[in-house]
Amino acid sequence: MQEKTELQPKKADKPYHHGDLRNALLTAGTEILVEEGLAGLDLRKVARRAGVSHNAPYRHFADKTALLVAIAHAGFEELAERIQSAIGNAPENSLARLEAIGLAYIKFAIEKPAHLREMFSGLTIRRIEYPELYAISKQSFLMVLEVLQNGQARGELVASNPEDQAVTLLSLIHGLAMLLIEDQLPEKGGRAAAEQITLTTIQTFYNGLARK
Amino acid sequence: MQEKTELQPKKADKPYHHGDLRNALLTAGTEILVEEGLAGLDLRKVARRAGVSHNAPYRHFADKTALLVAIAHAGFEELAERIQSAIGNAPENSLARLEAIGLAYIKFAIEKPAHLREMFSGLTIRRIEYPELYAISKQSFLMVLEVLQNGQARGELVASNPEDQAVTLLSLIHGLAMLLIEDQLPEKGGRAAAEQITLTTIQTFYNGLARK
DNA sequence: ACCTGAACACCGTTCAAGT
DNA sequence: ACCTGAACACCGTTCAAGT
Repeated sequence: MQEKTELQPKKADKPYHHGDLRNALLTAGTEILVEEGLAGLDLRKVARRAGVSHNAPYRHFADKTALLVAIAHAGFEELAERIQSAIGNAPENSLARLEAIGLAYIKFAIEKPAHLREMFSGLTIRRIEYPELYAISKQSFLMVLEVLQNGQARGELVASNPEDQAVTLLSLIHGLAMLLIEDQLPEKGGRAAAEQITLTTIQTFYNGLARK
Repeated sequence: MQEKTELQPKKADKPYHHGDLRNALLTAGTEILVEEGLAGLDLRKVARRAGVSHNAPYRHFADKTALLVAIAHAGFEELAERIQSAIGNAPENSLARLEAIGLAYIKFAIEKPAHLREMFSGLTIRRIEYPELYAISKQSFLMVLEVLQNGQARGELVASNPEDQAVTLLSLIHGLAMLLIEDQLPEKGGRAAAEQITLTTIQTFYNGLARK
């Protein structure tokens, strides 16, 4: 169908085969990652799912690592959006906002564990060699930092170095996410249990360990 | 040399070729992992380094995953020993012990990042399918838990669910270790900086976030 | 410009043999 | 029992072509 004969070299019209092969490869790769995990993600399979020869991806990605970087980048974007949205929808107090960040992070981890692992897997990607990826991967930290700075300014949080607090909180959330998806915590049960332990964990940090 | 003709079917004597091929493979595999990372660890290379044909490993490991499991197991053993030793050498108070645990964990991470990643990589190992690996991987949690229970009993720590505290602290330490080896934190500098941020992070948790 | 088939070097795994 | 060489199906990557 669609027998238009316009001159639109932009998109659609199927210029050759695909028109937007790069995006098709990205989508196919992400699907395979989510469905089968990183071990099942090979370039030839991605090409097959996108309906092109095993060699076509090299027109859009220098090598397999470049595709993995693009997939990781999209993952960090989605994670950042989720966190931003969670902060926006949370009540106007620091604990509620930090809890919202934690829940958003853990939900992403549970829904797409293979994607989260891939995003952080130095196994296959040297983040430092990909400046854009490096930059976007820092977004979570910056958003946590801002919430903490606001909380201190409003007098809700103890006044100490907010960067140290942000490192602590992000380590906490990221570590919890990784341990959960690796079945490394005593907690059983699915999403509800994971969300409960997330809230408990953040509150435990909030209250501290030292006896009052 | 060594022209003994004793009857010692135990070890040495070089029964066929190696005598202790399983251990030789484990050592070779761990070396490659530490030197080249998980991506560079293939079975044929392990066999080559151990001086046997590419097929010999299958006498001792069912498949590549079985070798990875054995390497991960040894890693968890070493980590548990380091933590146990750190606790034993620390002063008799809770904060000092928790700091010692954190430092031991982060030192392991920095010295052998590829090994730590491999130990926790659900990428290649389904921990639940290997009960012994699953059991040893929980050691860190149990040691943290014990320190916290003792701390509460001595009245040094706030009395709340020690399991929740242990989950929080282990998430914190593990997350910090992972973020550090993935160059995901603002901190630059090597080991000294990493140790400093570890202490700061644990103290930040110890003190809590809530304004007193 | 974008895509293809053939080819190369490699890997995990299996199998029929050798001692 | 323990080890080997040959073989199979696969992968990442490259290259000479095709439109």
